Amino acid sequence: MVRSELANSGAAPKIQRPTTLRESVFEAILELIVNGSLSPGQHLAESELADLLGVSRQPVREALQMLSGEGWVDLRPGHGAFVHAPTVEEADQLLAVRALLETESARLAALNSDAAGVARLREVCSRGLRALEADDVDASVAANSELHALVTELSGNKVLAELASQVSRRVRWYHTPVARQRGRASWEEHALLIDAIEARDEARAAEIMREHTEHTRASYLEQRAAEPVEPPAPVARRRRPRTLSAR
Amino acid sequence: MVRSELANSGAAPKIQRPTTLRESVFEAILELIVNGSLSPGQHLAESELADLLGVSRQPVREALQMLSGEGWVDLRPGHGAFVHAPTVEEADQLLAVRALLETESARLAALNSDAAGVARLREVCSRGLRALEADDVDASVAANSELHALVTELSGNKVLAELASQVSRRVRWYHTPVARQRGRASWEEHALLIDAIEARDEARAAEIMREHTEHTRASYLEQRAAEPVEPPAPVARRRRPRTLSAR
DNA sequence: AAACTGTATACTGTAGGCAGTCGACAGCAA
DNA sequence: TTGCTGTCGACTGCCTACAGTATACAGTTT
Repeated sequence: MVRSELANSGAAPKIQRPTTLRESVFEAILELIVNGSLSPGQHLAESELADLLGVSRQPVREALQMLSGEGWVDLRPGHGAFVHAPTVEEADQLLAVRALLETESARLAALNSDAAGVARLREVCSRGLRALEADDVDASVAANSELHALVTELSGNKVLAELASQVSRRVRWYHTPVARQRGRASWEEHALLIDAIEARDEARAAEIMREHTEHTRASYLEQRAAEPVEPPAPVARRRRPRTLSAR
Repeated sequence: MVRSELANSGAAPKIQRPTTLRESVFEAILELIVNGSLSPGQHLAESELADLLGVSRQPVREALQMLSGEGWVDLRPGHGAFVHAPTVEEADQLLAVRALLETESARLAALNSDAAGVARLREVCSRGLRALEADDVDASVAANSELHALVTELSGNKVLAELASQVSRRVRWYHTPVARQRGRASWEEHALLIDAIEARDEARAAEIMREHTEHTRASYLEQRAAEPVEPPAPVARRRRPRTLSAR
């Protein structure tokens, strides 16, 4: 029974539904945080953000709570939101958790992935290598995230993938400012990882991923040791300046 | 330099700060979900909950968003909140993630814990056994959660502990309705685990915890297979009934 | 009779506003 | 001068209100 001709016209463009304001605000503030316009420890006044983004306080509040849920800002009741200031210890712990999640993802991916999945992995990998050779850091970093996300997806465990994705985003934020992308070595490890997944060698895939993420962790700690800045974060609610310094 | 005599009077009772309304509402709704007053798939109208709890819609909205962040409800933009209806597959994946997180926690706990930590573990363990022998299911379940939480805490990795705690809460919700507490065997495994932690045997601690959590997972799947209910959840926003049926 | 269209209704998303509370500064006392 | 206390300003938490939108039902057309 054909209810409607429209149903057959395939190609569902899924028109751009005007997403909720709180989500747009969420993205906007997140962008301000990761690109450094808002520095760690800084107090985020709802009304300032609302003015800045041209919306009312309500969507800003809701966005801030979403950000708090993912660990980007700290919400002190009665005091408002502060950009989360990660300690070295916390960053290290986060990197450890990431290593754990991604190692398991790699193991499961080796068990579950098929030829199509491996092909997608190879595609991203070669894209990353090209970006590396073109000295396109942004593209290289993006490909790196994409590859890791793909591995978690291929693990077949959606819960695991979701968790890993959240953790990775935070890791990226903590990590990028101090450590440059590790470059070629990193992509060679990726290639080995894909080989292991293709060969269905779960133990090897897990081992490679563990070493890979531990390398990243080590390089982070190294960078941190060399540059033990850790600015004490002049928190405190300032009074006078009314404008939100975009630095 | 003694600034104030008060500072020396020890014993800081930390008076009960009136927590924010959104947190109370969060707890209240969560309670309604876990105790089954709100069934999976059910639509949660903000105004109904607001009336029910005697607050305005604002704190309810914020609570619902917190719940969504932890996976308790699904938030469909423009449609409102629905109690999350876990599939068997998702529950299994969640149990797998829990096994992963707790295994690592046990390993780290074996590396890091001290005598005081082990003593606390033993205390909770004996409490659990007593509850078991007194047939006090609630107390036994509570002690079980407490023990696992303690292990994650002793791992020394706060990020890991936080994640594990979230995952555990959801597991408990999925799990309790179908599977009875595994009882004595479970507590014997706990005792072995504590021995391994005390002996600083990270490999053994990890292995015991893995088996322990996998047992739980297996018993879950067994129960599910025996009772493949999976109610199709008559979702849909109903119109007529104005009252929030407490089932 | 079946399908489409119009209308009513309830609910969400957003805005604006008010009261309570926290922090900072200035004035006062020791 | 040093420490305490009162006042002021700003911001958060919450409430109320309004506009937009999705759904169900009824009416209409073929």
